Amino acid sequence: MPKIAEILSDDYEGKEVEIKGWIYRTRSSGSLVFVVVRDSTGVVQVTVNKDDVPEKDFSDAEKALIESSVIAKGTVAKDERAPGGYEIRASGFNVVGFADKYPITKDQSTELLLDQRHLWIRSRKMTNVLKIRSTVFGAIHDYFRNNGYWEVQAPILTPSMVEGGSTLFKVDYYDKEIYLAQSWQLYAEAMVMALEKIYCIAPSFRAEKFRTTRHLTEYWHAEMEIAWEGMDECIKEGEKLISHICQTVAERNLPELEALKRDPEYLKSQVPPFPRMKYDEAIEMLQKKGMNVDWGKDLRTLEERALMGDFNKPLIVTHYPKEIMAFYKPRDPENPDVALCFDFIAPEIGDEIIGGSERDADIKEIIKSLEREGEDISRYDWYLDSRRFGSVQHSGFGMGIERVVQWICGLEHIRDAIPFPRTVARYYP
RNA sequence: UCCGGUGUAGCUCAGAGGUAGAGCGCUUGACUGUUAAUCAAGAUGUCGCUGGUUCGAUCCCAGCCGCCGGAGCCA
Repeated sequence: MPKIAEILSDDYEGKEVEIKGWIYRTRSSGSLVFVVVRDSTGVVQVTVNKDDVPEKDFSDAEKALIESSVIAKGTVAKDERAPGGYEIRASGFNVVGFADKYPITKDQSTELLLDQRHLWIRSRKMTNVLKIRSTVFGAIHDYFRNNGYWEVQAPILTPSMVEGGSTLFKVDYYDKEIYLAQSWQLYAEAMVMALEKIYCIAPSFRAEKFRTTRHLTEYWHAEMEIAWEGMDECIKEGEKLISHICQTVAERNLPELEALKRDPEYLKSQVPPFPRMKYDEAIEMLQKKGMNVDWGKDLRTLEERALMGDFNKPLIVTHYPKEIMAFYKPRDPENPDVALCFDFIAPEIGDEIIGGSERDADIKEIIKSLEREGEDISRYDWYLDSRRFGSVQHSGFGMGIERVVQWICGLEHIRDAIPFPRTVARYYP
């Protein structure tokens, strides 16, 4: 049996069809009931005429509220009065499951939609986004698998940190305190010595207390690590990955992009090289714009957005000050004040979608940095072995998948890029 | 954590020191072309919580809590 999207064409005009779906809108007008039915592909109007269906079918059609599940049989007719231009004139209308009064109505608040998230994911907006999200995940796998990477997983329950202790979720592990992973990176640095080119898609957890339109406490992280390569090669991989994702979505999600009012040409234009600047240049540029920024501090959201200016591709900022960077980012041999690291800042949302670096090969530097951050070195001993047993140059990056989906879909808030968002204030449903 | 806003019917909101309102939704009825229709009738409340002022507080005051937006941090 055809899905609803297929029915909306001349091919089916005059044909008998059966559709399965859920009531999207319903109106009754005497002995005629108009039921708009949705399935995962679209919506179509079904007209139920009292004279054309069994009596029970008609009274059920009159009674059934929004989101009742139904199976309708009938003939497809072209009719300008129907939304979408086609409708099904019912010969049978079977209500599979009567719905309670639907809590989501015309008047909606953000909070209501979040409380009713399990129902709101049925909405057109959410299903469009979720379809694009699915393409994005698939495109990430395609890219890495087609380019010689092995997919390999790291534990979620971990004894050590990557990005700082205050942002760790603590877990009671048989009366011992361990943490939810913030990144697979430390394990990746061990595994890359075995498999050389690796990647992973996994959830990462950050217990940051920040409420913004671009933070989740649980988000999906696509990470890669390559041996024998430095920062430049890593950046190129990031550009190619982003480009591949955009091309794939532009190819496969035209109806969804249209519904979200996103131009596929914009996605197609996302091809390497992306604009690049060093942190030094960024600071200079910001100062010229009259912003009060000093060398040595991380760029804030405000500044990242100011930098984006008129760029319509991600902006790559490199060589941030070493002092403010995580312990595994190495000093630039040509300028010891800065690290061999980079961020991709997305246009429009003006926010980091990729962060990466070369990894420090100097075990003494790593230990020094960890000590400065007040870490217990013994918890990192296994990690330091990657430097003790045949260390080689290696690099990697992490991409926040929801931020990419947010950018591609043009979403105001990152929480709509994931079906059940977890933020500081929300863990239900 | 800081700054700003907000909390009243199922939902979106208005309201005033004297025991509560609209629209939508829901129920009932009418309607054979509706477009989250229209018309008529009906049901629906811990006015966020605690305390204070007052003859009387949902309204004024204090504290607390929830939520929303922004900032810091980061992907």
